[in-house]
Amino acid sequence: MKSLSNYKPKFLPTISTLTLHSLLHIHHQPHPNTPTQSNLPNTHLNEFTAACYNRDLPTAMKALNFMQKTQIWADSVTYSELIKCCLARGAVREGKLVHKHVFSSGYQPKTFLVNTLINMYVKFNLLDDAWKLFDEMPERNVVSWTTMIAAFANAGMRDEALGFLACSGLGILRQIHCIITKVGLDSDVFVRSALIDKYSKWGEVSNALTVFNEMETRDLIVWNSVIGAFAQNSDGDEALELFKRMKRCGFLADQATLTSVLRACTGLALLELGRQVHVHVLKYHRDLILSNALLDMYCKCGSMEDARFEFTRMVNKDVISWSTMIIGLAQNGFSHEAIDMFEEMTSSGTRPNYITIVGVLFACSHAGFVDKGQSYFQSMEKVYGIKPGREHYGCMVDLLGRAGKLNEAVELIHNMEPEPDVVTWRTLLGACRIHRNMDLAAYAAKRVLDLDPDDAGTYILLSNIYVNTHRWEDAEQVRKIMKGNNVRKEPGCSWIEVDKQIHAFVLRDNSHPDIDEITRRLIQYVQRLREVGYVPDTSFVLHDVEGEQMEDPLLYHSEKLAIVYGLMALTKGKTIRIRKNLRICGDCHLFAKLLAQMEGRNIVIRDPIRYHHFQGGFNASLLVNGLMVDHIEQTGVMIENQQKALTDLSKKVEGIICFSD
DNA sequence: CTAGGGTTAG
Repeated sequence: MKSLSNYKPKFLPTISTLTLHSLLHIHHQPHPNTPTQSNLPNTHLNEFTAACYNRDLPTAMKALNFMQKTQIWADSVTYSELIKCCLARGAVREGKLVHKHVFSSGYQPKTFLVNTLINMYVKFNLLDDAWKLFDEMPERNVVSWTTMIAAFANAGMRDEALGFLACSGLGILRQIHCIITKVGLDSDVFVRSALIDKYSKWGEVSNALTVFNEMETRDLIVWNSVIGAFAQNSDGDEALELFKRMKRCGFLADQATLTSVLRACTGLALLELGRQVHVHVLKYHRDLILSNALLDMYCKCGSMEDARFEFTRMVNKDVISWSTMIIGLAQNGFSHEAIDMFEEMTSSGTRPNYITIVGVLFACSHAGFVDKGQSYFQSMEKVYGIKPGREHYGCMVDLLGRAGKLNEAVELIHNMEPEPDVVTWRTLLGACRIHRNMDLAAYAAKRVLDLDPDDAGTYILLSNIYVNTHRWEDAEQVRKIMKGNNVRKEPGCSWIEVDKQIHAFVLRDNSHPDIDEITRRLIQYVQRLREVGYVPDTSFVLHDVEGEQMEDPLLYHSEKLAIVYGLMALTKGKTIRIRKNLRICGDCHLFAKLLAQMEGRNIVIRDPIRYHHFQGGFNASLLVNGLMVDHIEQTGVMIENQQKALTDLSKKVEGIICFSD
């Protein structure tokens, strides 16, 4: 038997090297020496039974000791109660004693009881023990299998940091799947939903869907598994599609369903749909996970008013509720409030975790709180016992970089304990662009491309930096390399929700039914803005390096089209909310800011990293020159995948969903 | 009455 709980990749057992033949056999012969349970009245047994059902662990263990000596056994259900009690208290030692007892003197516990023990070891993360029990049990049933599938598949996931492990973990899952089919357990709902869930945790959504589609009977949980699979793998469309199917089949959504539906809305920035789901969430208002998902939905849809309201209304808050708010505030540009929230959280006695600190540092980097950020960063390990990870370093690189302390940023990268990755170097590259540091930019870009040679954003960023510093030949060179490597840039795409429909706008795509009117108005708006001093920021013109030069490529950036469409189609006074697949460019940022003021409309644009709030009507005077340097963002950083943009596009005029249950 | 579903970052 190989070790699973201390496994190193090369020791990770594969099913075939283990006892494949024993797995394939389900034995049926009874155990030769199986004493029967005592029917005689016994004080210890009575005491034991009572203690188990009362969850009185010490008394139960004392009684168990006597039963052991007098060779008396209780019935399986009583033991399972005791094991539940051990699980709840994390009592590993006691659990092991129970295990020993039920196997002592040749007593052969029923399959039911062995399953309970296996599950106990799985939950204690003692996979060796779980595996040994499973391997040696004379008869396995569906429950034994379901338990082990979950155990194996989760085991491979514990060390995601080592990328190559991903293969072996997934490989094990595939082998288990194979064996399950051979043994004929694949018609079981439990086994299937475990498989679906495990495949989806490995990102193998299509396998999950296949397993699901092959099922003839489905219950609510298996629907939830598959909806959750897509929601968690950022395919909100498919999740909502499945949700509609589920409702057509007559199932009613429960907490888990709603959580996944909310997560789908979150991913797609569907605020209006999210609000409808909210109505159904009300009856589960005590459900913490669901409330957290609701909070996140409002944050990610850019409606901090709703998020704040829900947050103050929540009676129970955990680390995730607080972290969600901190990150939400930080991403939406409310950096001070995010930090206040963090202070409030710690003084209320909630311990921050890894992710909370990411949010705090993110807030600092956005607001330029260099000292504050550094002090949180330096104290996180001492005060909260959290070792800085890649994400924390990333925030610090951004913080120092934006503040112009590029050398310190580089030094930090060179000395950081986790290996810097693409994101780290790309962050540095972004900072180089802001401060026009050519040499460092070239260095950072090289590191990015070493790690990810297909990163179109980096080529574009690099060529833009060369253009900005008038190094035309170098810019040309980068374009050539990019072309040579056949790297294509993802087309910019923006989405806006109007009347429960999503409208998508893609650069150079004219398929929207109102595109002529939109373009006409866009030109008008640009004209009017120019009259009050708007000057398009041409440093972004060369983004579309491989296309033909249009007369004015900036004019047609997808978010501009979406904003204008929002002005046309949404009722006056309604906030225009847009989601983008790429980072917003400086020119569009300026355009949105000025237009929001001129038209007196609030505009919120969500890009893959941040949310940009533009207030309308506050300030009628336009401060064009000041704005040029304000908050310059860079397009071209590719976060979401290209396929998705195109799929979404094809669905742009399709109705979304109706709630009618 | 032992097994399967939902929340924060990247």
